Amino acid sequence: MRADAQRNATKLRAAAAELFGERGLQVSLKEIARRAGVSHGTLYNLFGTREALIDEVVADLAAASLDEAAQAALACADPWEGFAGYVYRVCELQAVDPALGDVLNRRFPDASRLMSVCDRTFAAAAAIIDRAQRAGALRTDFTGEDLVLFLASHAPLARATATSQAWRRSVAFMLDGLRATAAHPLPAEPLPSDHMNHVLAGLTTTPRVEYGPPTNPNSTHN
Amino acid sequence: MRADAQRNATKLRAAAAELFGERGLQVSLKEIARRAGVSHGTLYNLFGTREALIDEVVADLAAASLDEAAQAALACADPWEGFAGYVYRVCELQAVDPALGDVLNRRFPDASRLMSVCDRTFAAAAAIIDRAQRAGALRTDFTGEDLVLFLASHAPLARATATSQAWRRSVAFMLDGLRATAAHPLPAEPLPSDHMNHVLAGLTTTPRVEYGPPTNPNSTHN
DNA sequence: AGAGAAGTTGACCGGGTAGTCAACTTGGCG
DNA sequence: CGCCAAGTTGACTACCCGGTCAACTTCTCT
Repeated sequence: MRADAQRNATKLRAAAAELFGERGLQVSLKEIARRAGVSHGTLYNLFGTREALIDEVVADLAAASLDEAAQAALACADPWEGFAGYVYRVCELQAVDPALGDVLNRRFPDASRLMSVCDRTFAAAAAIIDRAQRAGALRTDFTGEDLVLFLASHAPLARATATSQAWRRSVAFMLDGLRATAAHPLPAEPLPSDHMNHVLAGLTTTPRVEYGPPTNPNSTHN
Repeated sequence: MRADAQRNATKLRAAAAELFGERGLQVSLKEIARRAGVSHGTLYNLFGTREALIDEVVADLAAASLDEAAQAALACADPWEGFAGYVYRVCELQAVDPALGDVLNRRFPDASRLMSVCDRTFAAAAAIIDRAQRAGALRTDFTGEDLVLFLASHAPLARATATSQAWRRSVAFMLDGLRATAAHPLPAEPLPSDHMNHVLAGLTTTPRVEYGPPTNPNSTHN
């Protein structure tokens, strides 16, 4: 890669990081190019697709935040405090950084590094849940899928109430309902994990006729 | 109004009701006109703005559903069951009818009848909450604003999991946390009610630079 | 320095949205 | 039955979006 291309890629990554952090992962690619001060053609030339750009820009940051949160949760002496703190921490990340909110809400199947971050996070969450359940603190009918759905549906609220922190109340209510001592029988089965992707996709996008990419016949990329 | 105009208005109302119910209140006006089999110019001529159309088409239906739910809640002998049933019922309405979900999420300040439905619903919810709190069943630190935020942020989940009804679990967890017996101290103050509109606006729309209508210099309407 | 490869650019395509308005059609009254 | 106001139409403006590519510039190697 030529030196000027390298420079442009850096500028684009920086602009993307800024805009993703300000407005989420759905910002227009042309706007990213505009902010970076290069033509949008260059963006397409260097990254090919939005997902490739997201993967390069967001994956590491997301991994760092989420892994650290999981780490802290498991390191916590009290399994319930670990679990509760984890939920608060993740919601806080979503409130502060729209990009991170989108990582857990939207699906980016072609962003392989990001997807592995998601998988790792899901596994960590399962471990945190399991630990709290074994300690008898967390109700045993709560599943990892329930947590993912809660976090995903809660992200927009966290973002919208970031300054007032009103989202903390909502999390607190939910957590009070998740203690083993508060448990009452549940009215429905957990979401089958193979439905998760479909549901998450439907959470953020308004489904048109079915669900498919908007009209992307072929791409040169790279 | 001439007979043919009357007929077209009826067709447009019907088409709007269909599409609002299928895909929510943000469907393109041209698409509504297309389904009604008239030119979009006619839609603008007869209704002027999207909000006017929404107000005519959705207000009554929303009022009927929401009032009936509130009615049933207050008629319930057990105040807690009334409250819990109300939450389930409203979420069910949101799951089944995207238009109704949008009524509680989005803001339509120019749809006066709809706004009055919202006001009435909020008042009814406050009464339902109050009754359950006086009975000692619902925790006293739960406010009407908390309920509105919960319902608003929960609507997309309800819609996305309408078939599996997985949203019922999420509601159940929350309700278990709302019982007076489950209450633990809250980590944040309730959202000031004058912030509600701003927060609700931010919940569904991705804020650009500030918050304002997208570029609507002037309109002839009616 | 020169030439060829690598990279950049912005006009352009096809699609979408909201909204306007001159030219046309039609309902319905006298 | 004829006329005219009322109503309808679709081309038009002005914006977005993602994506492509021929023509141009610039880097870098010999």
